[in-house]
Order: sequence, then C-alpha cells, then structure tokens
Amino acid sequence: MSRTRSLTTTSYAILGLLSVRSWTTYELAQQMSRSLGRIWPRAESKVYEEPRKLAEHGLAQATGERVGRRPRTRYAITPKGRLALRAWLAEPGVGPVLESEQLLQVFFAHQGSREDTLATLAATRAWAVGQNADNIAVGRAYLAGEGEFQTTVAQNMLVGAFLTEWYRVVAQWSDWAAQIVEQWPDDPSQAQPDLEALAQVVLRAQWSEQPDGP
Amino acid sequence: MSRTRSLTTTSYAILGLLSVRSWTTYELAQQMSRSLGRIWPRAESKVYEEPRKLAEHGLAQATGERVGRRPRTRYAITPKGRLALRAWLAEPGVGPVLESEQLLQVFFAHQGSREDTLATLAATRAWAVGQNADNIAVGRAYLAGEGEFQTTVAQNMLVGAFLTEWYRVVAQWSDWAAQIVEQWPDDPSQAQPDLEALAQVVLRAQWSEQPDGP
DNA sequence: TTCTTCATGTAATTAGTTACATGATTGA
DNA sequence: TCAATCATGTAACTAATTACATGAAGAA
Repeated sequence: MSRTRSLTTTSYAILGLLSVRSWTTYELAQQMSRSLGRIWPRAESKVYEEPRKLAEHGLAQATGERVGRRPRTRYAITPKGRLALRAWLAEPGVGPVLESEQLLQVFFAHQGSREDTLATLAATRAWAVGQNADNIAVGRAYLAGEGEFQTTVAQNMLVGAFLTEWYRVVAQWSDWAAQIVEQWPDDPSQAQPDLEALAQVVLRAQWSEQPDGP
Repeated sequence: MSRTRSLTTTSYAILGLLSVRSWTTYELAQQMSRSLGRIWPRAESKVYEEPRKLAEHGLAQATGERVGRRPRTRYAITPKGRLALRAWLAEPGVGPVLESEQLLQVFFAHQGSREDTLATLAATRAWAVGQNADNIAVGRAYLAGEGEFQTTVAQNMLVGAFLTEWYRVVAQWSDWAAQIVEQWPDDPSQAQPDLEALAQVVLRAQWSEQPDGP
C-alpha cells in the first residue's frame, strides 16, 4: 500500500507551476515563497533542486540561459509532464496537515505563566492578521490583472477563499481564547475550566451531525 | 538570529507530556497519534527516539522496566526538565503551518478534469468530518473523566475548540467550493471566475480592517 | 495451539533546512 | 565607485519517514 511515489508532492507543486508557463529557478523560488508557500511551504534550496529531478524524469526540459557571465536555468513542462500532472490530479491527495508550535504552547500552558499564554495568543493573532494582509495583496494583484495566473483565476480564488477563512478563524479563536485566559489565576495550573465556554465548544462541535449551519 | 536550539519543538512536545506524568514510550506514541498528533504530527519512530535525547540532556530520567523478558523504558521529567519547559513556554513560538496536497490539487485544477476536483473536495470534506468525530470522542472522554489530562482541562479545551473551528471551516469551504465547481464546464481551464463569489471573498477578507465580526 | 493484535524497538533512507558563496544590477 | 540588494546556486547537516523485526498477551 501507498506505493512509494518517485515524485513527491513538492515535485508536483513545481510541475503545476510549470504547467502555466516556463520559469527560471529564481522565479519559481519567488512564487513558492510568495503564494504557493502558503499551502505548501518549502525551503528555497528545495525549489532549486526539484526541477532538476523533474528534468531527469523527462517531465520538464531545462534550457541554459546567461545573464552576463552567470548561467541560469529555465524550465518548461513537457507533454509527458502534463500527463504526469493530470494523473496526480486524479489521485486522492492527503488531507490538510496542521502544525503549530503556538498551539502546543497553549496545550501545555499549565506549566507556564498566564502572561506567557497571553503573549502566545497575541502572537497568533498578529500572525493571522499579517497573513491575511498578504493574502489580500495577492488577491488584489490578481484582480488588477498583474499576477501570473490570469488564466487560472477561477481556481486560485477557491484557494484564496480558503486562506481567508483560515486566517479568520485563527484570529477569532485567539481573541476568544485570550478572553478566557484573562480570567485565569496567576498560576494557570490552578485554572478551572470555564464551563460555560466548554458547553459552547461542545455545541459548536456538533456541526457535522446537524442538518446544517451557516 | 534564530540561534539553533539544541532541542526541537518535537522534544518540547514530549517534554510537555512528561510534565503531566511519567510514560512508557509506547504510551507516548499512542498519545502522539491520538491527541497531540493533531497539532504536532510526528512518526512513531521519532517518538521512540526523542525521549532518549531528553534523557541525554538531563531533562528526563529513563527507568528500565520489564514485561516478561522484554525490556521497556519509562520516562519521567526532571526538575531541570521543568525549567526547560517553562523557558520554552516563554519563547515566541512559530505560527501555524498549513500543508495541504488537496489544496494544491485545487490550485492546479485547470489541468485536470472537473470530476477530479469534485472528488478532491469530497475527500476534503470527508476528512474534516472524520477528524471532527475523533475530536468529539476525545472531548467526551475528558468530560467523562477518563482522559489523562484531568488536571489540565482548562488548557486542553482551548485547543479542542481550535480544532473544532478548524474542521468546521474546512468542511464549510469544501461545500462552498464544490457548489462553484459544479458550475464549471467539463474542461476546468475554460472556467470563468464566479464574479459574485469573488466579490464575497474579497468582502470577507476585510475582517481584520473592520471594527469587528462575530 | 495457533492467530491476531498489542507492544517495543532498530535500520536505512530521504526530504528538507540552514548556512554559505558569489555574480549582477542599481542607485547614492 | 561603493554599498546594498537581487539573483543563482552548492554543501553540510539533521529531522523525519518508511520499512522491518520480533516478543507478549489474549482470543478462537
């Protein structure tokens, strides 16, 4: 089961970009850190390395260019590459993976001070606000017709919408949690669970069993 | 900058668990895959390896036990370990990291078929519903007084609430996106952006600039 | 008594990160 | 003409994953 793929999801991310147009490695790196990185974050050096792998597999073609005396490489997708991309799009992808050091710190808040936790929550909120601002900027660029992906706005907006909602719940949750933590005593390990809030959480968790919800 | 920590966040995750009580490695692995794994997913083998590192640093103490002829190891936190944990809780953690192959597939949906995308969205929704069910089960166990963390319910419920909201937006977004994708022509690359929906997205994205929002 | 599942690890491999290096370009 | 920043990579390292191996306990 889960036959080891010769390409990683990161490979397909790059291949997907190549399906839109040809890119130099630097441009790919930019794009990853600016927009794609929000849903598939990878280090720059990876982005420099992956396209080479694609070329080895015949999914992309590398062309040497020259800027002054410096060489640079431009990659373009091949027909075989398009087929591989199509095949990947038909596969079941893995669900969202969430990783949060801050959430971990909240989980173990009983071992720290109340101020620690409030600071963490403030940082979380600030992060969400910042990300949202970036997201809006990217969106505006699309609408203004500047972005690369003019041909793919219909798809990109779905992802943009996802991010909007994501940043919003993070910020809302931070506010809500901070309100509760404010009530804690100085030593959080003595904090009593807020029963009213707890009941609310339980209620909200029922969404998937209810006939619906806005 | 970003002075290389000798411990990783994964180390602190384990250390945090040890701050509650002592655990055998198997129990730690269970806990990671059941509950902590939702905010800090790691492979089992890591969980077997990390506590050893903690012991080397003097933050945990290993005790050899025996089950029949098989050895097993139980770990307990040391005073030095508690200090290290406290110090980490006071540090600024990194914001949530999101990684989603499915979202990537939606982003590049223009290269696949409409059915591919609908299938991906259905999978995303199913994932969220499944995770939510698990989350509820974990919550119920706490409330029934079964869980480990009776002393830390006040903290855990904050994280539980976060997850509830997270799964809910994922499911809601999947439904919303599927409705839009239904309208696409057979070849998604010909899809026109749904302008009404786009305007809505832009509006909702303004939350951080508005005075508020529910 | 055998099979299955629970329990406890190790080994091999790889994906990914951090750090470094250096040429090109621009503007002060 | 110098400094800063943009552009283009490589090298070294490490965190993490996949795969494997096997003992113990309980069910059939």
